[in-house]
Amino acid sequence: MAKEVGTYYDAVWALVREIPEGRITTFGAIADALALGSARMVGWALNQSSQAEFFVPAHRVVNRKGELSGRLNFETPTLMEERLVKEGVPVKDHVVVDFDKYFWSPLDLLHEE
DNA sequence: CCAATGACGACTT
DNA sequence: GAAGTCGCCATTG
Repeated sequence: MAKEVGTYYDAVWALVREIPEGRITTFGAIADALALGSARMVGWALNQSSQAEFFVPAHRVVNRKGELSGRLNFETPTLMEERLVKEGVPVKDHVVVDFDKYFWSPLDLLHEE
């Protein structure tokens, strides 16, 4: 059961959890904000997010193109897209519409201070 | 221990 | 501007 996960995963989960509803961010933005590892590590962390004790809105994290790259990794391949649409983020062909418009940067948290 | 892969991204041709 | 190549860092074979 090894709940003891790396601090890196925990940081990613915490950050993703801070993503406002109806907003999305990218792997690169998270990796850049954490200044750790790389975009691939973020994806890996989200993949392990299923073992997180709290809910991680991983569906709000997409790649640089706005594609729902990890939709196949969810419980169901359509869960990610349905959740985004449900929260007000239009998705077309597994790609977020107006991606740049709904994009939310984790650095924005620091900006609020 | 070496090789391949992965929810990616930026650079080069 | 599209396609190809390399880099990132960790997990798995």
